[in-house]
Amino acid sequence: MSSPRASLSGFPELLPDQHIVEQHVVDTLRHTFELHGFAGIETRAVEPLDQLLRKGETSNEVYVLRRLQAEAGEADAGMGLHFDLTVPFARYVLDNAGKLEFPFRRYQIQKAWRGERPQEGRFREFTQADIDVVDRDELPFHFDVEVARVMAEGIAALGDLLPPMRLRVNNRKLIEGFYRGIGAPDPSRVITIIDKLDKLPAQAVADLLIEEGGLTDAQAKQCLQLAEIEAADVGFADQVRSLAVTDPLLETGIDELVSVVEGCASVNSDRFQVVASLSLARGLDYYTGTVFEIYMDGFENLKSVGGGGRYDALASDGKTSYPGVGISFGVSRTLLPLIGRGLLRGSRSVPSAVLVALADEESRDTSNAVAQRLRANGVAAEVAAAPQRFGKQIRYAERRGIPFVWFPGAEGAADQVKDIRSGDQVEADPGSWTPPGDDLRPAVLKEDP
RNA sequence: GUGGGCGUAGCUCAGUCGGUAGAGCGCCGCGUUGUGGUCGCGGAUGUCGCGGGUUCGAAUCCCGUCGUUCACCCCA
Repeated sequence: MSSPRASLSGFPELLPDQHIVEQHVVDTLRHTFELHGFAGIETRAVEPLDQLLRKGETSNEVYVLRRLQAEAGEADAGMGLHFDLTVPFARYVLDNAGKLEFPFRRYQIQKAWRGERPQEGRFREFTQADIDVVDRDELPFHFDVEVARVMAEGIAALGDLLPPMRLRVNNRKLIEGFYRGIGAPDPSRVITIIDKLDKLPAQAVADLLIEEGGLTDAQAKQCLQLAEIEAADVGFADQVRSLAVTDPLLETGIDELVSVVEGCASVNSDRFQVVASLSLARGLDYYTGTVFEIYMDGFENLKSVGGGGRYDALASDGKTSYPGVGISFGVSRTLLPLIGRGLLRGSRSVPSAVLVALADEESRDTSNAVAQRLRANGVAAEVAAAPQRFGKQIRYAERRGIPFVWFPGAEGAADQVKDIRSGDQVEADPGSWTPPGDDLRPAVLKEDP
């Protein structure tokens, strides 16, 4: 099967047997989110530009809405397509604060748009799956653990369809407290510089820390030592403390990060691992505590395929603030590279499990009746388009991946159903026959690289 | 948004020095008209991404554009 196609750069479109993969993943995530009591919502595609651009989000390329019949020189509508689901959600919470029950747990699986240059795994239109919890005034910390666990379960529920994933976790309080503790003049500046560690060599980052971060050689070295710490268990805490920096915020951050790592311990497996990663910073400035990023083994070139964190001040009406914590999974970013490389595809291009053969046009009613009886039992069935030779009707099914062909019995003979993969053909009654469970619906097939 | 590579049949690709387009797979037909796949025989693959330019002549050279991909940037 071919790569995802796009007649417009960055706006991918899938073929039916590719779309099945995305549908399956979305359905699985939704099921897990709902098992955990998250309520589904959908927000409008459009937000006022001042909402989208606040918080210094100027770096995001926003698509702006404009009427086709606008007068020349007329200003745009002041609205743009949302570029993520977190900012619209914060707005939604403020708009509906009087009607929502807090803490409010929601999932949201929707398209988002960014006007950036496309690349593999990076699109102008893409689907994200977000879960967030918000509360009024205060949000208990255990929700930081919960959102990580729920997303981990959702991904784990996909079995081995996706490559192994790593959830890297850090804490803004920890690193800010550390930088403050060593006497850094501008801790937040240090965060943005440290964030470059994955593309610049350590020495270059150290130079930046000294030149732009205003640190001494010794301070820069301490920052790099902190950033090197990575552990799949709470052992990272001792490593941080061995650096002998003291600061109350640092201690809070260590405690919080320990809680997340401990709380997620039971979701660890060979396919999903939670790792404390002290170099993780994330570019967005609204995160105030826990920060997450999801990485997919073997696809490090994609950078993170998901991310999120705790934001204590994203939504506020002036009197009340609505702190939240959430995590987002990049459905398009993850799946389209896998689909495009042929690693994932649907087992068939149509939902039909059965093609009911058509002997001649006069017996179309008979074949239709068979299909209706199958459908009544939940078996997806279609009737052959034309009364071609049965060999061609079988081929019609084979092309689409339909596993069974049904032959209505002629002149009182019993009906027969043929498994076209094995060639086995047996008598069957359309009122009671069902295919093996695996064949009832299209499945997602995984091919090893 | 900046810079580089690539774009030929449904797919993977070849195409020499500029001389008017090929292979494999797949597809269609027939052998076999109510049972596909194997095999045999036959057939069609096409705006050489698109537009313009140079030339007697362009898939080939030049420019632009669109798509794609990589690196920046940024992030899902």
